[in-house]
Amino acid sequence: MNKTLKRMATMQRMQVTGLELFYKKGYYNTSVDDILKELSLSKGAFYYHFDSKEDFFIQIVENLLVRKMYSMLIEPIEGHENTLDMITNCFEEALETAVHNEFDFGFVLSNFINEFNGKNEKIMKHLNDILRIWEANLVSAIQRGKFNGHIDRHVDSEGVAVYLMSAYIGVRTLMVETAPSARKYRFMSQLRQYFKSMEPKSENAVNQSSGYGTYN
Amino acid sequence: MNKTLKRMATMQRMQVTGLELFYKKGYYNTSVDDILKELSLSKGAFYYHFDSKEDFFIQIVENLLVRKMYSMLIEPIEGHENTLDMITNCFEEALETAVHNEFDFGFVLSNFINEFNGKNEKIMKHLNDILRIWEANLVSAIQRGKFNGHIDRHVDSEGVAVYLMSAYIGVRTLMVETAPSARKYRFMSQLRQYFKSMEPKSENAVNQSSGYGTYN
DNA sequence: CTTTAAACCGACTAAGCGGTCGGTTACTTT
DNA sequence: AAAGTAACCGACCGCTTAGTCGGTTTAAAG
Repeated sequence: MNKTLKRMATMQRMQVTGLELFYKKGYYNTSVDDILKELSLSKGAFYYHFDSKEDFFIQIVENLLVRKMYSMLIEPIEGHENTLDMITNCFEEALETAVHNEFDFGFVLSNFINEFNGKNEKIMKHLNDILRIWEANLVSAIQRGKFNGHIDRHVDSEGVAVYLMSAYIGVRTLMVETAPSARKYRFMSQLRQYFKSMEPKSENAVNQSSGYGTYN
Repeated sequence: MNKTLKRMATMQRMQVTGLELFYKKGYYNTSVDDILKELSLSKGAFYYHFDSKEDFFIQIVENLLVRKMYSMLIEPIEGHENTLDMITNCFEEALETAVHNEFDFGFVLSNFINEFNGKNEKIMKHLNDILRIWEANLVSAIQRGKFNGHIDRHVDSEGVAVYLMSAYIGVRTLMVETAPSARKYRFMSQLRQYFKSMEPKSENAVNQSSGYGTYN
């Protein structure tokens, strides 16, 4: 086997198992040895491939988390049909995974954000980058919806994006432990209702002001 | 000074500082010594008053977290006026605190839920209890609103409660680090729009704010 | 087959952890 | 003043951690 291929394979194995354990037990609560035991590898192998535990985690974020985010929450809404429907289906599926996957303890990203916030600025930067990508993508999806007439022109794209992200992150936290399926169902029907209020109004409808000016 | 008073005072000091540090740095990432150093107290004092670190934390949850939850998210909406307005104001104020308090890293409860989930079932039970109290309180507030005519009768109280909790928990996570004030603002205007879609549809509806536009 | 370096091993270190315990201080009671 | 005890001290123990390093295996290259 090619040397560089072997290197890649080992690093990949370590990262996949690392993410799984960090996700399940938390970063600070997972030791390097825990990961190595799972893989029957040694400390030497680990520190041959990675500079430190922190460096290891950052590479996991860059290699695995970013891709996971894209495949679950970004690519599914990149089509050109009805944006709100696509977002609805995207959330529906992502939450369905959460219900059935016992390894799924809340939203990966928000878990880590909570864990590293105020503790590790360097890692936080990488995590916030992913959030910003998600946000930017939601915003442009909503603007696309406004452009092609599926969403009312007066809707505040940035506001909706923040609200959607909040709701999704929150329900993922709520779905751990207590009645995940019921909560998913309730969440989704409220989301649909929220989206309904964003459908285009009649031509001469008064601007219903997405908030500006009524603040406090 | 009375002995029992002194005991109470010391335990209180320990719990307040403990919560602050656990909140800021996480439970597993905060050592008992960290807390004691802050208070200039010794291991002996700690283990004289508490059985273990875990017992200590549970007492913090029961004594401090429950009260914090009540004073910030439950009592403010227990009045008998327009329920939606009360919830709006309650969230507004809770988020305003989050914006200005540098010690405020996300929603206390959701932080801890994320940290203990899958790791400490005993503590998780206590945390989930608080969530259930909050949920029950929101549900009855919404039902009250339906009863006194401020909320449409067809609204799903449980659904709205889950959605509100999700959104609040999520935005608190989002507000850490990146543009908390802007995100709070956007969140609140979307929340108002969401609430607007829940106002009574029938013609004998309660007056809904001033101005133009009586559609919807 | 020999050379060479990448890949991996695992004992070791220093630091930090939760928790223990015999001793000391400070206050109450008699 | 003496005795008793609640409150507190801090050295210590056993254990785990991230990270180091000299040595060994593996496999491609000459």
